[in-house]
Amino acid sequence: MNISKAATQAGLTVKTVRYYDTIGMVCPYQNPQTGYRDYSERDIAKLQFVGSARRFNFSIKECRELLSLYEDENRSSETVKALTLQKISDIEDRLTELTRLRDKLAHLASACHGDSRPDCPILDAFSTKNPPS
Amino acid sequence: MNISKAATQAGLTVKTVRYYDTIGMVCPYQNPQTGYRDYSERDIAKLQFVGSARRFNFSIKECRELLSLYEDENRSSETVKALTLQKISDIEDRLTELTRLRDKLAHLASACHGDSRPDCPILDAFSTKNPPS
DNA sequence: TTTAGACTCTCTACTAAGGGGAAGGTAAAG
DNA sequence: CTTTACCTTCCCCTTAGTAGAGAGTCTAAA
Repeated sequence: MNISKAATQAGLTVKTVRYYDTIGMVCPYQNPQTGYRDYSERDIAKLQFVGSARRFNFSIKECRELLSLYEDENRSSETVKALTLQKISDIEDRLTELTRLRDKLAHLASACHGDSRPDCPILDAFSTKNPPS
Repeated sequence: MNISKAATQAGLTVKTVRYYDTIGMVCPYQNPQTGYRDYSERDIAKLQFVGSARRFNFSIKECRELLSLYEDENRSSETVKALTLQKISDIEDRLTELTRLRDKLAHLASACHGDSRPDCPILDAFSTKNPPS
Protein backbone atom coordinates (compact mmCIF):
# COMPACT_ATOMS: atom_id res chain seq x y z
CA MET A 1 0.00 0.00 0.00
CA ASN A 2 1.42 3.39 -0.93
CA ILE A 3 1.97 6.13 1.59
CA SER A 4 -1.09 8.24 0.90
CA LYS A 5 -3.44 5.31 1.36
CA ALA A 6 -1.59 4.30 4.48
CA ALA A 7 -1.93 7.82 5.84
CA THR A 8 -5.65 7.90 5.07
CA GLN A 9 -6.18 4.53 6.73
CA ALA A 10 -4.43 5.71 9.85
CA GLY A 11 -5.97 9.16 9.95
CA LEU A 12 -2.59 10.87 9.58
CA THR A 13 -0.98 13.09 6.98
CA VAL A 14 1.53 11.78 4.47
CA LYS A 15 4.14 14.08 5.97
CA THR A 16 3.55 12.65 9.41
CA VAL A 17 3.71 9.07 8.21
CA ARG A 18 6.99 9.77 6.44
CA TYR A 19 8.23 11.42 9.61
CA TYR A 20 7.40 8.30 11.63
CA ASP A 21 9.60 6.36 9.25
CA THR A 22 12.56 8.74 9.50
CA ILE A 23 12.49 8.61 13.31
CA GLY A 24 12.37 4.82 13.18
CA MET A 25 8.92 4.39 14.69
CA VAL A 26 7.03 2.78 11.80
CA CYS A 27 9.36 1.71 9.01
CA PRO A 28 7.78 0.04 5.98
CA TYR A 29 9.51 -1.90 3.23
CA GLN A 30 11.06 0.50 0.79
CA ASN A 31 11.53 -0.44 -2.85
CA PRO A 32 15.26 -0.10 -3.51
CA GLN A 33 14.67 0.80 -7.16
CA THR A 34 12.12 3.57 -6.81
CA GLY A 35 12.47 4.48 -3.16
CA TYR A 36 8.69 4.16 -2.76
CA ARG A 37 7.49 3.00 0.64
CA ASP A 38 5.16 0.01 0.76
CA TYR A 39 3.01 -0.33 3.89
CA SER A 40 1.85 -3.76 5.03
CA GLU A 41 -1.30 -4.38 7.05
CA ARG A 42 0.85 -4.66 10.14
CA ASP A 43 2.45 -1.29 9.37
CA ILE A 44 -1.01 0.24 9.02
CA ALA A 45 -2.04 -1.18 12.39
CA LYS A 46 1.05 0.36 13.96
CA LEU A 47 0.33 3.72 12.37
CA GLN A 48 -3.21 3.61 13.69
CA PHE A 49 -1.96 2.68 17.11
CA VAL A 50 0.52 5.54 17.22
CA GLY A 51 -2.08 7.96 15.90
CA SER A 52 -4.45 7.00 18.69
CA ALA A 53 -1.82 7.26 21.37
CA ARG A 54 -0.70 10.66 20.08
CA ARG A 55 -4.28 11.90 20.16
CA PHE A 56 -4.36 10.73 23.78
CA ASN A 57 -1.54 13.14 24.47
CA PHE A 58 1.25 10.57 24.68
CA SER A 59 4.57 11.92 23.45
CA ILE A 60 6.52 10.29 20.63
CA LYS A 61 8.85 8.77 23.18
CA GLU A 62 5.93 7.33 25.13
CA CYS A 63 4.34 6.10 21.93
CA ARG A 64 7.52 4.22 21.17
CA GLU A 65 7.29 2.55 24.56
CA LEU A 66 3.60 1.71 24.15
CA LEU A 67 4.25 0.42 20.66
CA SER A 68 6.91 -1.99 21.85
CA LEU A 69 4.50 -3.22 24.51
CA TYR A 70 1.80 -3.50 21.86
CA GLU A 71 4.09 -5.65 19.76
CA ASP A 72 5.27 -7.80 22.63
CA GLU A 73 2.91 -10.76 22.93
CA ASN A 74 4.26 -11.51 26.40
CA ARG A 75 3.92 -8.04 27.91
CA SER A 76 2.04 -7.58 31.14
CA SER A 77 -0.81 -5.11 31.37
CA GLU A 78 0.62 -3.52 34.51
CA THR A 79 3.29 -1.62 32.59
CA VAL A 80 0.73 -0.17 30.24
CA LYS A 81 -1.55 0.75 33.11
CA ALA A 82 1.31 2.45 34.95
CA LEU A 83 2.12 4.55 31.88
CA THR A 84 -1.51 5.47 31.51
CA LEU A 85 -1.88 6.47 35.17
CA GLN A 86 1.25 8.60 34.87
CA LYS A 87 -0.21 10.29 31.80
CA ILE A 88 -3.45 10.95 33.68
CA SER A 89 -1.44 12.50 36.47
CA ASP A 90 0.46 14.71 34.00
CA ILE A 91 -2.79 15.88 32.47
CA GLU A 92 -4.23 16.66 35.90
CA ASP A 93 -1.20 18.74 36.79
CA ARG A 94 -1.68 20.69 33.60
CA LEU A 95 -5.40 21.08 34.35
CA THR A 96 -4.64 22.50 37.78
CA GLU A 97 -2.17 24.95 36.37
CA LEU A 98 -4.44 26.11 33.56
CA THR A 99 -7.40 26.46 35.89
CA ARG A 100 -5.40 28.67 38.20
CA LEU A 101 -4.28 30.83 35.29
CA ARG A 102 -7.81 31.13 33.98
CA ASP A 103 -9.14 32.13 37.38
CA LYS A 104 -6.49 34.78 37.82
CA LEU A 105 -7.06 36.18 34.34
CA ALA A 106 -10.83 36.15 34.89
CA HIS A 107 -10.34 38.04 38.13
CA LEU A 108 -8.21 40.65 36.38
CA ALA A 109 -10.65 40.94 33.49
CA SER A 110 -13.55 41.50 35.87
CA ALA A 111 -11.62 44.32 37.54
CA CYS A 112 -10.96 46.03 34.21
CA HIS A 113 -13.67 48.38 33.04
CA GLY A 114 -12.66 47.79 29.42
CA ASP A 115 -13.52 51.18 28.00
CA SER A 116 -11.57 53.95 26.35
CA ARG A 117 -9.90 55.16 29.54
CA PRO A 118 -6.18 54.41 29.74
CA ASP A 119 -5.96 52.98 33.26
CA CYS A 120 -6.03 49.19 33.27
CA PRO A 121 -5.79 46.81 36.23
CA ILE A 122 -4.59 44.03 33.96
CA LEU A 123 -1.53 45.91 32.81
CA ASP A 124 -0.99 47.08 36.38
CA ALA A 125 -0.98 43.49 37.56
CA PHE A 126 1.56 42.49 34.93
CA SER A 127 3.88 45.31 35.93
CA THR A 128 4.09 44.46 39.62
CA LYS A 129 7.10 42.64 40.95
CA ASN A 130 4.97 39.72 42.07
CA PRO A 131 4.91 37.03 39.45
CA PRO A 132 1.64 35.14 38.82
CA SER A 133 3.40 32.09 40.28
CA MET B 1 22.65 47.13 35.44
CA ASN B 2 24.29 44.04 33.98
CA ILE B 3 22.31 41.19 32.49
CA SER B 4 22.47 38.76 35.40
CA LYS B 5 21.09 41.32 37.84
CA ALA B 6 18.43 42.30 35.34
CA ALA B 7 17.44 38.66 34.96
CA THR B 8 17.27 38.18 38.72
CA GLN B 9 15.16 41.29 39.15
CA ALA B 10 12.71 40.10 36.53
CA GLY B 11 12.63 36.47 37.64
CA LEU B 12 14.02 35.28 34.31
CA THR B 13 17.16 33.47 33.18
CA VAL B 14 20.06 35.26 31.54
CA LYS B 15 19.48 33.21 28.41
CA THR B 16 15.88 34.33 28.26
CA VAL B 17 16.73 37.99 28.77
CA ARG B 18 19.34 37.82 26.04
CA TYR B 19 16.78 36.12 23.82
CA TYR B 20 14.30 38.93 24.41
CA ASP B 21 16.95 41.32 23.16
CA THR B 22 17.71 39.32 20.01
CA ILE B 23 14.04 39.14 19.05
CA GLY B 24 13.69 42.90 19.61
CA MET B 25 11.31 42.74 22.56
CA VAL B 26 13.42 44.32 25.30
CA CYS B 27 16.58 45.90 23.92
CA PRO B 28 18.90 47.59 26.41
CA TYR B 29 21.74 49.95 25.68
CA GLN B 30 24.76 47.97 24.59
CA ASN B 31 28.27 49.29 25.20
CA PRO B 32 29.87 49.46 21.75
CA GLN B 33 33.36 48.85 23.21
CA THR B 34 32.68 45.76 25.29
CA GLY B 35 29.37 44.57 23.87
CA TYR B 36 28.00 44.40 27.41
CA ARG B 37 24.27 45.07 27.79
CA ASP B 38 23.22 47.71 30.30
CA TYR B 39 19.64 47.51 31.57
CA SER B 40 17.85 50.68 32.73
CA GLU B 41 15.05 50.71 35.29
CA ARG B 42 12.61 51.01 32.43
CA ASP B 43 14.12 47.95 30.76
CA ILE B 44 13.76 46.02 34.01
CA ALA B 45 10.11 47.01 34.27
CA LYS B 46 9.55 45.78 30.74
CA LEU B 47 11.28 42.48 31.49
CA GLN B 48 9.11 42.03 34.57
CA PHE B 49 6.03 42.84 32.56
CA VAL B 50 6.89 40.33 29.86
CA GLY B 51 7.79 37.70 32.44
CA SER B 52 4.40 38.10 34.10
CA ALA B 53 2.52 37.95 30.83
CA ARG B 54 4.46 34.85 29.76
CA ARG B 55 3.63 33.17 33.05
CA PHE B 56 0.00 34.01 32.30
CA ASN B 57 0.32 31.92 29.16
CA PHE B 58 0.52 34.79 26.70
CA SER B 59 2.70 33.99 23.68
CA ILE B 60 5.70 36.07 22.72
CA LYS B 61 3.66 37.65 19.96
CA GLU B 62 0.88 38.53 22.39
CA CYS B 63 3.43 39.84 24.88
CA ARG B 64 4.73 42.15 22.21
CA GLU B 65 1.22 43.48 21.71
CA LEU B 66 0.59 43.88 25.44
CA LEU B 67 3.95 45.55 25.87
CA SER B 68 3.19 48.16 23.24
CA LEU B 69 -0.10 48.85 24.99
CA TYR B 70 1.72 49.02 28.31
CA GLU B 71 4.07 51.61 26.88
CA ASP B 72 1.36 53.64 25.19
CA GLU B 73 0.13 56.25 27.64
CA ASN B 74 -2.95 56.86 25.51
CA ARG B 75 -4.06 53.27 25.14
CA SER B 76 -7.58 52.28 26.03
CA SER B 77 -8.24 49.47 28.46
CA GLU B 78 -10.73 47.81 26.12
CA THR B 79 -8.00 46.41 23.87
CA VAL B 80 -6.21 44.87 26.82
CA LYS B 81 -9.42 43.42 28.17
CA ALA B 82 -10.28 41.93 24.78
CA LEU B 83 -6.89 40.24 24.58
CA THR B 84 -7.34 38.89 28.08
CA LEU B 85 -10.81 37.55 27.39
CA GLN B 86 -9.50 35.86 24.26
CA LYS B 87 -6.72 34.27 26.28
CA ILE B 88 -9.25 33.07 28.86
CA SER B 89 -11.26 31.53 26.06
CA ASP B 90 -8.15 29.79 24.67
CA ILE B 91 -7.36 28.37 28.09
CA GLU B 92 -10.91 27.12 28.51
CA ASP B 93 -10.79 25.34 25.18
CA ARG B 94 -7.60 23.64 26.28
CA LEU B 95 -9.20 22.75 29.64
CA THR B 96 -12.12 21.13 27.89
CA GLU B 97 -9.88 19.12 25.64
CA LEU B 98 -7.60 17.95 28.44
CA THR B 99 -10.53 17.05 30.67
CA ARG B 100 -11.99 14.88 27.94
CA LEU B 101 -8.66 13.13 27.42
CA ARG B 102 -8.24 12.54 31.13
CA ASP B 103 -11.71 11.07 31.44
CA LYS B 104 -11.16 8.73 28.53
CA LEU B 105 -7.81 7.59 29.85
CA ALA B 106 -9.25 7.13 33.33
CA HIS B 107 -12.01 5.02 31.85
CA LEU B 108 -9.47 2.84 30.04
CA ALA B 109 -7.28 2.55 33.12
CA SER B 110 -10.22 1.43 35.24
CA ALA B 111 -10.99 -1.29 32.72
CA CYS B 112 -7.42 -2.60 32.80
CA HIS B 113 -6.68 -5.13 35.50
CA GLY B 114 -3.03 -4.07 35.54
CA ASP B 115 -1.46 -7.37 36.44
CA SER B 116 0.96 -9.72 34.74
CA ARG B 117 -1.52 -11.02 32.21
CA PRO B 118 -0.90 -9.90 28.62
CA ASP B 119 -4.39 -8.80 27.66
CA CYS B 120 -4.88 -5.08 28.02
CA PRO B 121 -7.97 -2.98 27.21
CA ILE B 122 -5.82 0.15 26.89
CA LEU B 123 -3.73 -1.27 24.06
CA ASP B 124 -6.87 -2.71 22.52
CA ALA B 125 -8.45 0.73 22.49
CA PHE B 126 -5.42 2.26 20.83
CA SER B 127 -5.42 -0.35 18.12
CA THR B 128 -9.02 0.13 17.01
CA LYS B 129 -9.76 2.12 13.91
CA ASN B 130 -11.76 4.67 15.86
CA PRO B 131 -9.61 7.60 16.83
CA PRO B 132 -9.99 8.98 20.40
CA SER B 133 -11.05 12.39 19.09
C1' DT C 1 3.57 6.02 -27.63
C1' DT C 2 3.58 10.02 -25.65
C1' DT C 3 2.16 13.04 -22.38
C1' DA C 4 -0.30 15.19 -18.58
C1' DG C 5 -1.34 14.93 -14.01
C1' DA C 6 -0.99 12.77 -9.73
C1' DC C 7 1.90 10.77 -6.79
C1' DT C 8 6.42 9.91 -4.61
C1' DC C 9 11.17 10.77 -3.14
C1' DT C 10 14.96 13.50 -0.52
C1' DC C 11 16.55 17.69 1.30
C1' DT C 12 16.44 22.06 3.56
C1' DA C 13 14.38 25.37 6.28
C1' DC C 14 10.91 26.72 9.60
C1' DT C 15 7.87 26.73 13.67
C1' DA C 16 7.99 28.34 19.87
C1' DA C 17 10.71 29.61 23.35
C1' DG C 18 14.40 29.17 24.82
C1' DG C 19 18.60 25.61 26.94
C1' DG C 20 23.47 23.84 26.74
C1' DG C 21 27.92 24.53 26.01
C1' DA C 22 32.30 26.21 23.55
C1' DA C 23 35.62 29.80 22.63
C1' DG C 24 37.09 34.09 23.83
C1' DG C 25 36.86 38.95 25.86
C1' DT C 26 36.12 41.81 30.32
C1' DA C 27 35.48 43.28 35.21
C1' DA C 28 36.22 42.99 39.91
C1' DA C 29 38.68 41.30 43.84
C1' DG C 30 42.75 39.65 46.21
C1' DC D 1 49.18 40.36 38.32
C1' DT D 2 46.33 36.69 38.59
C1' DT D 3 42.28 34.30 39.54
C1' DT D 4 37.54 34.07 39.36
C1' DA D 5 33.24 35.53 37.86
C1' DC D 6 30.82 37.42 34.39
C1' DC D 7 29.97 38.81 29.70
C1' DT D 8 29.80 38.17 24.50
C1' DT D 9 28.65 35.64 20.08
C1' DC D 10 27.96 31.34 17.76
C1' DC D 11 26.09 26.98 16.87
C1' DC D 12 23.46 22.92 17.89
C1' DC D 13 19.47 20.75 20.39
C1' DT D 14 14.73 20.26 21.91
C1' DT D 15 8.95 18.73 20.12
C1' DA D 16 6.37 17.03 16.54
C1' DG D 17 5.86 17.82 12.81
C1' DT D 18 4.80 21.44 8.34
C1' DA D 19 6.04 23.83 3.94
C1' DG D 20 8.17 23.92 -0.21
C1' DA D 21 11.77 22.99 -3.91
C1' DG D 22 13.45 20.04 -7.35
C1' DA D 23 13.47 15.67 -9.28
C1' DG D 24 11.90 10.97 -10.14
C1' DT D 25 7.77 7.63 -10.89
C1' DC D 26 3.25 5.80 -11.89
C1' DT D 27 -1.05 5.71 -14.34
C1' DA D 28 -4.60 6.83 -17.55
C1' DA D 29 -6.06 9.13 -21.55
C1' DA D 30 -5.09 10.88 -26.22
